[in-house]
Parts: sequence; structure tokens; C-alpha cells
Amino acid sequence: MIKITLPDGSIREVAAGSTALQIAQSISPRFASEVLSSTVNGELWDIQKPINEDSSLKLHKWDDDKGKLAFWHSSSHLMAAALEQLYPGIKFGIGPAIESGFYYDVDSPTPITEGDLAKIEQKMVELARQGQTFVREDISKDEAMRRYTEKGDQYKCELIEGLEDGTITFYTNGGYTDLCRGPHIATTSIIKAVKLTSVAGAYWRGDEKRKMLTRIYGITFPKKSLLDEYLVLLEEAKKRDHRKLGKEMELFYFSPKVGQGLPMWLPKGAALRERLENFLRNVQKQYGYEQVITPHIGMKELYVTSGHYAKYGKDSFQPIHTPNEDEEFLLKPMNCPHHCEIYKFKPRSYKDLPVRLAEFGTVYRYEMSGELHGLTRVRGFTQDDAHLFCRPDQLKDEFKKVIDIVLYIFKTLKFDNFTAQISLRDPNNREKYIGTDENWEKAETAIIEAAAEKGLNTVVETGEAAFYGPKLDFMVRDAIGRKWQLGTIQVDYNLPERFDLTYKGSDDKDHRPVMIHRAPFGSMERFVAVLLEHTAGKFPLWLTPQQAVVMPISEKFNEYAQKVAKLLNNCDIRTLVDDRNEKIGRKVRDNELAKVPLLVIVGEKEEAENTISVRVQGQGDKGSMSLQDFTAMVAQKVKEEISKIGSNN
RNA sequence: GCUGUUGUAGCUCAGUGGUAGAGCACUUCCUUGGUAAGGAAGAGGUCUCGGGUUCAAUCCCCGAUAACAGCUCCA
Repeated sequence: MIKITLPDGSIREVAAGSTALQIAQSISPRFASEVLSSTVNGELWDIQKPINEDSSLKLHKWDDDKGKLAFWHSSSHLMAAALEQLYPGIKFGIGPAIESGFYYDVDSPTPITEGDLAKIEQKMVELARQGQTFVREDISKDEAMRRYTEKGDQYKCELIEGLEDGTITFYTNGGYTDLCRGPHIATTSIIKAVKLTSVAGAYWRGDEKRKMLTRIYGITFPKKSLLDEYLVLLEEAKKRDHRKLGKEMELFYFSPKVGQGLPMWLPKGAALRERLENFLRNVQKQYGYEQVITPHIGMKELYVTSGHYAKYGKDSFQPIHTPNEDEEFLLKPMNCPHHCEIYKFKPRSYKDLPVRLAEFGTVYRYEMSGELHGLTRVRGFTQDDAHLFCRPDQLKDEFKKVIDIVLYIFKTLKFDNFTAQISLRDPNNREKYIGTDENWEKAETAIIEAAAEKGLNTVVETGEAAFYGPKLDFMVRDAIGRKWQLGTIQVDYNLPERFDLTYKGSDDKDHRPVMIHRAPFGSMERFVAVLLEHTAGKFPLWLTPQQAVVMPISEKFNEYAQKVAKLLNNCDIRTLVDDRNEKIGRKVRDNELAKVPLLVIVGEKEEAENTISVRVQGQGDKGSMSLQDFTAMVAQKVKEEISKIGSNN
């Protein structure tokens, strides 16, 4: 018997031997027309392949990721069919479904550009309407190889070579046949809306040494209205782009004359950053951190010792030479070596540990020009860095405290949609890393255990570790869904050895401390970028550069407006006066659009009664009140935004 | 770094092989107002840079450069 769980949760049983599509048909033809894919015992299963054994079957529709997967993957075949007709001789790489839509990598005899997309879309719609079915065919590896060798398709041949021996499946829709694991939807006629979004280059098999193919991205929907909704969503996301908001709000600026990837913080951005730094400084003070300040350069030998020179020297900024021969300095690409030297400036006792050295340290890394991206990927940036030197028995506890800090910050700034990722080394590629296996194992175990004890939901990625140690990263998405690493915590047994760091134990012998690198924001630049996209520029009151604006009704009340602004500023409410020669309606509009959270209007009535009229951004008129009531209201709001440390546990 | 697209006023963007345009912002004047755009006048450009084609290039071609999308990379 086959046990079927329907999308509504109800369960039915049918005899084995039918396909998922037939079973869906027996429930109702209408229902069957919405079924996109199926899973048998949790594994994806072709909806047209008979299920012969006792098993449990699930049917997936559009509202389910597994349904979308089949829909979009089938759409990529539909696009391939269209491309084959439009560009005879075109060769295909791979064409999977992705998080939103699909792509296909192609090698076309004639170049395909953005201008061609409309034509391809049209062809896809035309083919989709023909209601092509996806026909499955099982053939041998040799036969598959023979077919593609005949066609002279080196890409598919290479893919087949990489497959295990045995049967290989092909799918045909219309005149287009493709090597494919499946599964697919029943017919192309349910693809009702097609949008090809972009063309870009992509290396064959992701290898930068190999040929670059043309990647065409697209997305399809079973209903036209869903496509419209998607396009609106994309437009909304574009409005939240931190590069656009940063310009509009005058937060930061890139000058070609200063250089690529070297952001300059404008007065408002600097004020915002300063507030964020102070916020973290206060948190860290409560956790026993000490602030240090180190230079922006260091002797080459410093980085030879740390191992960074061997690993990154050639890809980095060129050394700085002095009039002295053989003397070379490097711009610092990270702060750890300097902090290790600070640790060494005096003998340490086991009683002194943990030593927690924090610095807002500006570092420089020569990122390849194509990697630069607004404030999220730059060549000069400031890490909210700290290095904790602790005894091995303190490691896990210290690590957990750092997790607390990160979670506290994310909670305060309402980053509730983060992913915690444990990055381990690739055990098959050990030469990429420094340090002994034993130390790596200790470090990896510490991270896994600490994360588990904190109840974090983690994903594990092997091969993503730093070259000196494993890490726990906190990833947050930007407005259009790209993932960025913000907070990071790393365990390191290696640098203490390389720098020969020691502490005197209770046994009067020298011992090796363990080091934790951590940056809860990641970098000030990237954090502000993601914060901008999350808040769409409407920062929480405690953080926003300008909290209030006082708008006099006419010039006659400018003096009173100045007086009110001065009183508010004295109460630590960051306030400016808008005394432009404009009508009040205009001032309200401009300041609403500038996202000033509190708008204060003063005129004849307010001056006579010694009050103010208040408007809250996005919420309209709140009526008049005394200055005392207003400042109390603001203080209350700020207090609500910044909860006490530790309350997230 | 690779592939592709784009570069016109402070910003957002039209436009043309024959001496360059709009809206917003800016300056001045009028207006002195009650919760999302009051009116008028003015100023502002080596059309990213360097070559080439042409009688003539902002426009066509080549190269550089920067931004954008993706790939690759990310201490």
C-alpha cells in the first residue's frame, strides 16, 4: 500500500503500482493539475514513475519548496528548448532551479545579450502553450555518452563521465532532450508567466581557469498575477538598497580619486557609526573587555610570524618601503598580530586570564575589483574586533559569552532572521590550513559544543573555516536575499603558538593560552549596510542621527523654534530646526521623506501656551503637549528599544 | 580577476553625426503660512578619460577607467 499525505494534512491509502500523477488524478483532476512534484519516503520522485513498493507519498504544489523546485527546473528545460530553436548549435552546461527561479549555462555560437531576453521569453511562452509533456527515458551510460559525443557536446560528456555507472535518465519536452535527474512537472502548459531576469558570465563547473559560459537567469509562475507580485517585490527591494539610501541620507561616499572600495563616512554616517560603536563599547565593558589602539601598519615580519604573509602576501597591497633598505611595512589586514604583541608586553599569570583586548581596528585588504560591493565588500574597513586570550578550561565559557553578546546585539537591532553557520576545515584539503590536527579537533569541538549548549540552530559547512581556525558565523540577508556574514567568532590555537604566547600556571610552569577572535558586527561598514537594508533607513530612535526636527509655521516663530530645539538638545534629543522659507505642508513632507522620526511644529498657539505640536514619522499628528511630556515620551521609547543585557537568555 | 551592461548638471534621468535638455536640489525676489510639493527669475555641463573614423563625434569604432549584475574569491 502507498500512504499519501495530502497538502492539507489528511492521509489516504491506495494500492501500489500507480504513478503519483495517476493517484492525484483519482483524487480529482483539478487537484492533479496543481501537483508539481512528489516525494517518496522523503526522496524526490518523478510524478510519472510508478511506485511499486509500500511507501509513503507526498504531493507538492506551488506553495511548497519541493513543488517550486520541479516547476523551475522544468522551466529551465523549457528555456533550453526555446534556446535550441533560436540559436541552432547552442550547447548546454547545467540548468538547475535556484532559490528564486532557475538558470541555464549555455555556450552559444552567437552572443546572447540582455536585449535578446524578450525574444527568448516569447518563444518560451509559445512552447509552454503547446503543452509539452516531459517524457522520461532510462538509458545506459555508454548510450548516453554515444549520443552526446555524436552531437559534439563536450559539456554533457564531461557531466556523464562524472556520473556513477548504471542507468542515466533523459527527459524530453517537445523536441528538446536533456540529460537530467529530474523530476519534472507533467506538462509545460501550467507555466503561465515567464520572466528572464539577467544574463551573466559563469565559469564552467565554477572553475575560474575554465571557459566562461553565458548564464541566463529566469523565473516562472503558474499565474500571471504571481509574476506581477514578484516584480513589485523586486522594486521594493531596490528601494532599500543601502547604496541608494546611503547616498540619499548622506551617510557615506566613494570618491574615485580616493580609490575603489575606500568608503568615506559623511557627517551623518559618522555620527551613526559612533553611536553604534559606543553601544558595543558599553556592552563590552560589562563583559570585562579592555579597549586598545594599534597602528595601521606593521612590520612584514609580524605577518611572517602570524602566517598571513605566506597565505595572502602576494594578493595583498604592496609593502610600504622606508628609506632604510630591507625595511618593509604592510597595511594591516587584521588586528590579531598586533593584539598578540600587546598580550606579550608583560608576563601573564593564570589569574590574569582571560585577557580581552578590543579595538575598532581599521584594516585594509586588496579585494579583487569585481568583488567590491557598496559598503558590504570594501578594501578599507573597521572591524569591531577583539581577541580573548584564555586558559583552555575557560574556552567554552568565554565562547558562550561571546555568543551572548552577538545575540544581544542582533536582538536589540531586530535581526531575527539570521543563520548561525559553523565553518569547519575541509578534511580532504589540509594543506590549506595551518596547525596540528589535534588543535583543529579541539577547536572544532569547542565551537560545536558551545553552540549546542546555547541552543543555537546551526548549519555546518565544511571547507569554510579560516586558514588558522574554525568559526561560528552569523549570516544575515540583504534586501534582495543575498547572504552576508556579520558576526563572527573564531577559535584559534595556532597564533598563540606562532607568537609563543604563554601564561604562568599555578604549577609555576608556562602554558599556552587559547585565543578567540570575534567581531559581533563583523565590520562597521557591512553592519551599517545590512542595517540600512533591514530598516529601509528608518533606524531605531536611539541610533538615528537626527531624532527630531522643529518646524516653525512662519519666520515669526523662528526664535521660539530655536529655543525649543535648544531645550531638546539639552535633554539629549538630537534636534535640528527647519527654518526654511517654506509652508508648513512642505516642511512636513520633506522631513517625513527624510525619515526624521519626530516632527515638532510650533506657531502662534504653541508659543502662547509654551507647548509643542508633535507628529511621529509615518503616524501623523499626535496633537500638542508640553516639552516635559515629549522628552519623557522619547526617553521611554529609547528605553524600550535597548533592553538590558542578558535578557535574551 | 573573468563575462556582460552602463557612464550626459549636485541628484534622478531624457536626447541628438552639425555649438546640449527636463524634474528635483541650489541662488535671488515675491509670499508669512497650521500638518505630505505656494509663485517668479537665475545660475549651473571638456556629455568619464585617451585614441581613431569623419568636413564635423556627447552620439560610430578601439582602448582605459569607474559603477552595476553574475561568476570566482573573501584573513
